[in-house]
Amino acid sequence: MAKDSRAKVYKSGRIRLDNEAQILRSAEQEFAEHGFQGASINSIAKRAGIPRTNVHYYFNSKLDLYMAILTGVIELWNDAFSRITADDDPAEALGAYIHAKVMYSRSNPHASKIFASEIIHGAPNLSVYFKKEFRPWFNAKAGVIQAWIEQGKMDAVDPYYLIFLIWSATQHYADFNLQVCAGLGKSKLTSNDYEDVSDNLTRIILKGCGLKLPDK
Amino acid sequence: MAKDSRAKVYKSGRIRLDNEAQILRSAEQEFAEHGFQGASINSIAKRAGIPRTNVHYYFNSKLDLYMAILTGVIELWNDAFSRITADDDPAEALGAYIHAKVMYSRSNPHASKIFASEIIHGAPNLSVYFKKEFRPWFNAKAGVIQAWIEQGKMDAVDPYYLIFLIWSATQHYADFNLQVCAGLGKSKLTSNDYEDVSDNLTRIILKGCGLKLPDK
DNA sequence: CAAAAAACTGACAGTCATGTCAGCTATTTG
DNA sequence: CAAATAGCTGACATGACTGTCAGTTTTTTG
Repeated sequence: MAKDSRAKVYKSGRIRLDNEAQILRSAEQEFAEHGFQGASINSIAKRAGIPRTNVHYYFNSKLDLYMAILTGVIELWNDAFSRITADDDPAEALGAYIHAKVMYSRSNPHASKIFASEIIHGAPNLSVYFKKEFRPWFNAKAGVIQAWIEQGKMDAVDPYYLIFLIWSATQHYADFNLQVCAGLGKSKLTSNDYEDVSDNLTRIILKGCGLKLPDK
Repeated sequence: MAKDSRAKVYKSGRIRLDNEAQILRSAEQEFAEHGFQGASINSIAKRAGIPRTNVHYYFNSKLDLYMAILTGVIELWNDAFSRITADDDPAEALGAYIHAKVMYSRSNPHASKIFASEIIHGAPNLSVYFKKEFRPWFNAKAGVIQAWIEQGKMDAVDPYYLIFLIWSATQHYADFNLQVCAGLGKSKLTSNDYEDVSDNLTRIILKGCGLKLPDK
C-alpha cells in the first residue's frame, strides 16, 4: 500500500519524458506571456497539443508545473556566475559574464521573464530560496569582487551594487525586449544587435570600474 | 437622451473625487502585488474599504481601472527625462537623472512594478503608446546624448543603450526590490541605501562614459 | 500473448470573478 | 423643502478555471 502511493515517483518511459518536456516548453511560453495567474492549463495543453486532463496526469497542479520551471531557471542562471573566482582577471571575467548574460537574454527570454515576474509580484513561491540559499551564494560572489578590489585590480565600487547593475542591465534585454524593440524601431533584435549590446555594456561598466577592456 | 448618456462625463462632487483617489491607491497596490490578471476587484474594494459594486460605479471595468493607473505612471515617468537638453552639462544632467530615477524607485515602487509587469507580458494594453508616442520621444532624448558626443563632451557610446542602461539599473531597485533586500540581508532599504545606490551607479556610469563626477 | 503497468480521458464538483441592473438612499440645489 | 442628481447596493446571469476520479485504452514486459 505504501509502496503503491510511491509508485508515481518512478518517472519511467520515453512517453513520459517526451510529454513532460513538451508540456514544460509550452508552459514556459504561457507563463512568460501571461504570468502565473493569467496562464491557464488549458492554453498550455493546447500549445503542447495534449488534452488538458492529460497535463494533470503529469503535473498535479498548476503550481507544480510552475515550480518545475522556476527552479530550473534558477539553476541554469546561477551557473554562469558560479565559475568566477578571485584568481581570474577581473576585466576578462566580468566581460565574459556580461556577454554570457546578454546571450542568455537572447536564448532564454521566457525564463528571464518568468523569474522577473515572480520577483516583481513578491516572490510568493521563492521565499525559501531567498531566505536560505540566495544570500550565502550572493555574498560569496560579492567576495570575489571584493578580493579584486583589495588586490588593487579595480576601483573600490560596492560589489553588491555592481552585481545588481550587471544583472539589471543584461536581463533588461529579455524582460523589456518589447520596449527595446519599440525604441530601436525593430521587430526583433538580431545576433549583431546583441553583440552590440554586450560590447557597449562591457565598455561602459568595465571603464566605470577602472578596468581596461581586454583585447580579444 | 444623447445628453443623458454623456452625463457621466461630468466628474463632479467631492465624494467622487475622494473615492476615486482611494480606489486608485488601493488598485495600485493590488496590481503591483498580483499583476493585472491576479488582481481582483473584490480585493481592491476591500483595501479601499468600499463595497465591490461601488467600485464598479466609478470604474466600468477592471481594465478601465488598470489603464487609469498605467497611463498615470507613464506621464509621471517621462517627466524627469523630458527636461534634459543638449545645452546641459552631460555629467550634471545624467547624474541628476540617475538620482531622480533611483528616488522614483523608492517613492513609487508600485508604479514601476505595474509598468514592468505590463511590458514583460507583452504590453497588450500599451500597443498604441509603443507604436506611436514612444519612439519619437525616445529618439529625441537619444538625440540629446548624441549631441553631447558630437560636441566631444563624452565618449561615443550608443545613446540608445546608455538610456536603457540607466533605466534598467535604476528601476531594478523598485522591481527587484525583494531580491535586493534578500541579497543585502535587509528587510527594507533606507534613505541612505538609496543614496548609496545613486552614488555608485552615477560613479560607474559617468566614468564609463568618459565623464567626470560633478562636485556637489 | 496475457498480465501488469502506464497513459489517457469524459464527466463532474466546486470555486471565484466579472459585469449588469433595478431600485434604493443620501446629497445637492433651486 | 421638494425635485433632481449623485451615490450606493443586493441579486443575478454568466463564464472560466482548477482539480479529481472512475473507467478505458495503449504500451510494456515476463
